[in-house]
Amino acid sequence: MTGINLNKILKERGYKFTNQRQHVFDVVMENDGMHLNSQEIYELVREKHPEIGVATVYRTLALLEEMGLIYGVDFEDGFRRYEIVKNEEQHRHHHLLCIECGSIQEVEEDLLGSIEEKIYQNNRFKVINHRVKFYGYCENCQNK
Amino acid sequence: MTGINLNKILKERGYKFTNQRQHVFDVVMENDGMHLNSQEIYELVREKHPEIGVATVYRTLALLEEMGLIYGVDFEDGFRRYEIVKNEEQHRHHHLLCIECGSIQEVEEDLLGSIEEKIYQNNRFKVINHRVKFYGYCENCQNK
DNA sequence: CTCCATGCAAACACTTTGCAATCCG
DNA sequence: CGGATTGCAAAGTGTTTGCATGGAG
Repeated sequence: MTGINLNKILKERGYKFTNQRQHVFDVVMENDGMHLNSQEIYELVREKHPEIGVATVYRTLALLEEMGLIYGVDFEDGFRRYEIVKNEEQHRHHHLLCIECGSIQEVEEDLLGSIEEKIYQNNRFKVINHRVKFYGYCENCQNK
Repeated sequence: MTGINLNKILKERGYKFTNQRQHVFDVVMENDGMHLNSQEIYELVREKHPEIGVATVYRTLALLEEMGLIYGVDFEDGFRRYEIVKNEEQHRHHHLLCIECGSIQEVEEDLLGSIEEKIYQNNRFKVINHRVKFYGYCENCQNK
């Protein structure tokens, strides 16, 4: 069910297919929902493919992001974290960050449609995408 | 109308008042809405007070943020940017970022109240604060 | 007079870049 | 084969830290 043919996608865009690119993509795919940062991705790729260099990982992540296969999120913790872009997603989904335990949940989006309309009316600003993070207490941490 | 007595606030929290801290705070105050990053703040302080060191500026910004007088926003451009916290604000306000010209507008908040309720019902997550960024085209850039 | 705060430079952490070697097509 | 891609190490970037000096209370 991985379904995504990276080879094909790369070729279509005029890029070459390499094993390194596949390895990086695999790690991000396999860790869906983990919000790995670049270093973590580098280390995971390295476990299986110790010859890969940091630079390649960074370059590949940038390439995959540019191609729209993954995207970077910034949780303001000093790391750039990456997620797979799901085909169904129009907009990006949102995140719930627990300020007690640091856990990150994802929450489906399309809650903001009416707000974007309001923004267009008030500010004449045409929203294309948004990034929303909610900070608070997850279920577990509320019961302490 | 600057009104804020930094000296008093620092003392209350057990910190010492210094001119450097005042200078840094002044620059952030005077450039309300500019979303200055730390480097820019450092340079602006330096114009009037060339003896100040980078470290002091960073330490002061962190201190001011911890005291709730300013807060940092991350526009994913690699810089931490700071804003004055207005007393009236419960939550932080939102930003509209133009992906064409890079302009940043602010938009008042309290649009998300109903969403936070929905999140509590769906995810049992108690939202305390949120950060919202809308990406799109500002009025000017739509007319091109 | 006692620490806290400062300035400086060195250290850091993450990321990017230059370049020769390598691999894809 | 020829140009894109890689790996390495060096260079960048923004930020933080260690430490002696200086200043607030």
